[in-house]
Amino acid sequence: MSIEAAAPRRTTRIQQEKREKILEAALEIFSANGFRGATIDQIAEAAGMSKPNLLYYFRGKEDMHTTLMVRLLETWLAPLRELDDVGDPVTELRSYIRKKLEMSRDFPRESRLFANEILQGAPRIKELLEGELRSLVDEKAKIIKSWMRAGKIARTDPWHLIFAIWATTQHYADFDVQVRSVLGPDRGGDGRFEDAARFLEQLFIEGLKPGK
Amino acid sequence: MSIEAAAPRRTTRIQQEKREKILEAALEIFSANGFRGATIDQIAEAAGMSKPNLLYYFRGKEDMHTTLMVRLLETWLAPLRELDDVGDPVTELRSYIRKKLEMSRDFPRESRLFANEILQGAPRIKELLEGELRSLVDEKAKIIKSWMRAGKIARTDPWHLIFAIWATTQHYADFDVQVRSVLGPDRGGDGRFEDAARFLEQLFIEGLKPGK
DNA sequence: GCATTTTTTGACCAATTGGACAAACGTTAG
DNA sequence: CTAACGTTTGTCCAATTGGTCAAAAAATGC
Repeated sequence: MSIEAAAPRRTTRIQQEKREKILEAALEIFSANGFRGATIDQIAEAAGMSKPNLLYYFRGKEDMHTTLMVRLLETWLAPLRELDDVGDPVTELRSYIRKKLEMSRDFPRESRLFANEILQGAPRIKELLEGELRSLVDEKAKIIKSWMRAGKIARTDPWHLIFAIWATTQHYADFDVQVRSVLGPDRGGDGRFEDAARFLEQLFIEGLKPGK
Repeated sequence: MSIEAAAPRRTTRIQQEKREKILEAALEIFSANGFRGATIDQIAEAAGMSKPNLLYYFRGKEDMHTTLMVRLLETWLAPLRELDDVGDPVTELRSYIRKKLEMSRDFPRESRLFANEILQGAPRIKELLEGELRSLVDEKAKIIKSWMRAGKIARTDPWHLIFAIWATTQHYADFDVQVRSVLGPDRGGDGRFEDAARFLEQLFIEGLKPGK
């Protein structure tokens, strides 16, 4: 018996693995049903364990969701962070659009989880949006503005440009059912992302060409 | 006692009014919380009546939601229906974009209700999407294609063009919290829709101009 | 004014669901 | 082997919630 206060040591082995497995299951269920629509039982079953067992690793539903949200936001904004003013502006933007579209294709669950949260008014991440996200976007808007001043791309509103890129790319994850319903079985297959990439490139780049 | 079977006659007076009031309340609650997140009690309170009373006018939660959904889809697609090939293509598209953006500004609840449904996989309106919506979009895509053939606008994918217009305009309703958080108190005020309109016009029109 | 029909509500119910708990089970260090 | 600690689960509980029902209250037709 030591005099030190009980230090909660992470058992890194099992604890880390189980937490990971739970988060994976939670992502699946939350993204498909929203926060209120998801039940702990569903998540526990998807993670292959009993509900009390799950609650041994996470304090509760909220805890899982928050953990997921915070982690997600980081990877979600990674492409924007990479937007750099070293390369050619048009190439940079094209690359950003492509990356975002690939994320919609490869991580649709993450996109939907995020969309769900925002739709409900972002009760759990409002501070993050007003703090971290806002300053990041401001920073990148500054870069984009410098490109405009240099005549590399057409003058327009950098913030709304970023919104437009977000909206058009995430649309293919968040509104996937609608996209596929409208395109039909033929055009709505795996090729839809390539079609989208081609279209978006044309839309943004042509629309951003400097001069007339 | 007549021989005729009981004919349910609509009391048009109260019944019509109450149903309308309930639907208005349901729109408010459903759009803010999603289907599963909304409770009948909440809706009843928002409609200023007791739960059993509400259930006197609607068979249940599902009933309200479906009624709302069907009615909404009609008004939601009205602008697209108006897309006509009589006027100037660029003017037509510009007008469509403007109208859609105005709907996001004036009817954000309707937009969010719709987004919520699609996000969850559109369990209640999938057939409508694959039927009515698809054929409407196909029809309009044909018009857009003819504009391209005539050299009036740049050649590109009409379906993805429509998606892009939907995505960018609805973004201002569905992701409103994020938009305002990022823009901040100054730029995120009422003026944001005018800024968005200016930006979107430039993005789409410049990008659609024929030739180089 | 009275009978009939429509509208409203308080009380109630069953199912779902987030979470608590203690007991059982497994693992590991000495 | 055994004590100590980490892990797992069956069982239980209280709150929420969709929906019912019979009876009261209001409106309506004559």
